Amino acid sequence: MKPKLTLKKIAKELDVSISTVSKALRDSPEIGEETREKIKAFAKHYNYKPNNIALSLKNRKTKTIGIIIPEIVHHFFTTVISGVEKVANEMGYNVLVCLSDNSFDKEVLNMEMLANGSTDGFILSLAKETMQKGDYHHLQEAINQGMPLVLFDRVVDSIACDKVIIDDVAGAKKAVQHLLDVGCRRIAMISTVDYVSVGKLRTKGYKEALEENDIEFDENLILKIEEMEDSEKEIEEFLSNCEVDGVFAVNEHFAISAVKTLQESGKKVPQDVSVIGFTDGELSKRFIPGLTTVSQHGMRIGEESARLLIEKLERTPTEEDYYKTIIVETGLVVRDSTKSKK
Amino acid sequence: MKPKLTLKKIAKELDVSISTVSKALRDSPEIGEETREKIKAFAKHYNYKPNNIALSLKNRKTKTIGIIIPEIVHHFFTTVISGVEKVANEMGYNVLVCLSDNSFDKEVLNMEMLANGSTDGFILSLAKETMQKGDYHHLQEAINQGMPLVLFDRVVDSIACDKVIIDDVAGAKKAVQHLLDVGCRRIAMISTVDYVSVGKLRTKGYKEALEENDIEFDENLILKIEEMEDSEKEIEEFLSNCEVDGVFAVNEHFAISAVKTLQESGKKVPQDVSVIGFTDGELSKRFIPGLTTVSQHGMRIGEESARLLIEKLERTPTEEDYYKTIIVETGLVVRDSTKSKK
DNA sequence: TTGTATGCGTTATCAA
DNA sequence: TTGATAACGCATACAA
Repeated sequence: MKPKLTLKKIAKELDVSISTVSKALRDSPEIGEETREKIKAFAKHYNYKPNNIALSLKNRKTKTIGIIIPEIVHHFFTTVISGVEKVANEMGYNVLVCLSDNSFDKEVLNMEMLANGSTDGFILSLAKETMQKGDYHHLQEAINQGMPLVLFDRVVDSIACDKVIIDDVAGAKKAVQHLLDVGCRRIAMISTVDYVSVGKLRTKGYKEALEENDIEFDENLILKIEEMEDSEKEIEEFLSNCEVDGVFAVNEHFAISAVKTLQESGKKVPQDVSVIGFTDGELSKRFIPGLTTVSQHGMRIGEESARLLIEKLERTPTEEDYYKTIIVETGLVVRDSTKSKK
Repeated sequence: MKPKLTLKKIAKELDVSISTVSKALRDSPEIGEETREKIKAFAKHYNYKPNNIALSLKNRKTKTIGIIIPEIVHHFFTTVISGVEKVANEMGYNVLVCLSDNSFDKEVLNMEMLANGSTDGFILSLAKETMQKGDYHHLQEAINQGMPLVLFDRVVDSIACDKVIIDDVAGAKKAVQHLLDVGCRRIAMISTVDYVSVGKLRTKGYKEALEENDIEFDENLILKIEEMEDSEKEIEEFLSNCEVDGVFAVNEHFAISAVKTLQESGKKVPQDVSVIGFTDGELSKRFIPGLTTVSQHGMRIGEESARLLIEKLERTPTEEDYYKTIIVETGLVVRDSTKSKK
């Protein structure tokens, strides 16, 4: 086992000083042509690479960004990681991934862990529990310490920072409007609990769409699910107790459970009931019938988040501080789970 | 914005030396009760946390482990990340995630990036291109530099390091045996190209199962897919050109494409053709019909990998070097896509 | 009981 | 043109 080459070792080997080696490798004109070439040749031959940690300490920059996501079952979040990773790597950054498991404590712990020098900034989607508690001191603290923060998907208004979201209200409206367009009149919604920002917003969009089409809103047609775990059973119970011709679900898992339940109870999708989901993932794509969804472009969200964060990181500190909210367009991917009933 | 607290600042504030502060915070008996308490109280009040980077430089340990995976579309890999992350966090480690996108160059680049001090060791599943080229110098280099390496899933014999795999041959055999048990006689296999270790091994298992049941092996019943991209079309063409009553696919995507194609051509699954997949992910679980699969326990693979790596990292260097290969048991999850034809 | 000096690997400043 | 020195934040052997 040969330990890593350092400036010191090169210096010793070539019988020059450390600073000479450092300068030569950075092509400083201070160093004479001959010595410079000699040093560079040596370094190249033995494949010298500067130590990132030392650089981090010196520059007070780690060139890594931390991303904390609530859960990994949702394909959406993994595509966001993918987008972040892509942009980050292009810009010479590494990506530290942490999972909060939707737990407030784990989220705080993760942030503390990374805030002590491991990362230059954060990209984060809030844990369910955090939104429920409404306790965001850890976010504010990071910002106060000069660590930029980008929130995506599950964000909160009260924190001033960059944000990347989709227009959840408009997306939901689009979904419900589509159901109305294909002839649905009694449309159920399967949502998450209200304290999750996206759940609330999508519910708003649902209501607005109904309103605009002069359809009465019925509280009983909304199911709010707390835990992914029990979702299947809850959906089954819910749907067996209400007569509907359309279902709007806030994620693919719920949508698929809905289809399953409906089929098992003898209804046909889309002939009897149309079902639309949110977040266009593998599940929607591969499912039979192919699931009509509002596409959420996780990849793009990740890319935008990373760009935003890196921009802030590389900005000269004198520039004025202001925050952007980027809204990534949603699309409507029509597949086989919704169909005109005429 | 208040910059981070350092030992230096505390020392200055309390008018003691840096080392006194350092020792006091580490509960050294060298320091007098009174000063110690004073310093600790101060540190606690202002929430002092040592700088990870400085610690890394000092200890020549980063307490982070790097994981490089080939692609993130497969739910399997994300569950592995999840498992790694879990164990790592429990042991006080961070996780750096990189994607190789199945590209040899990106894999090498990622490793070089992380090897310069960013990580203490690697957990890695080989890129397709890497296996095709058979060029593993970057792995050997990392090992030579004293960075432990754990390979999982897509591994290679010629590199001496810890490995976490499943018994692919046995898993495949199990799958095919199940198809035989439910009465299938002409069983197609949808695999990956041979240079991907798991593709080769699972093909072996397929053959062995047939042999043991005195069924003739037919080369034409095997489809080898190179790119995920074109898989759907290839599978469609393949299945429309051969009459089978069972299909064994090496991942869920292929399995689902098979079901889709079969159904579109008027065949019923499982009544006419039984289909079994590999890797028990969301797709298999949620699909209709529920997909029978060989379960691969990505979470466990991740956990074992992390444990193995950390064990090596924390071992005293004098201990003898030896490598383990952990084989994680596969299971058979029977759902609705396979059914007895009696 | 406390403080000084040194080093981890770099780079930047300044002196030779 | 080159080299010595200090600094980034921390820990520790050793000196006071």
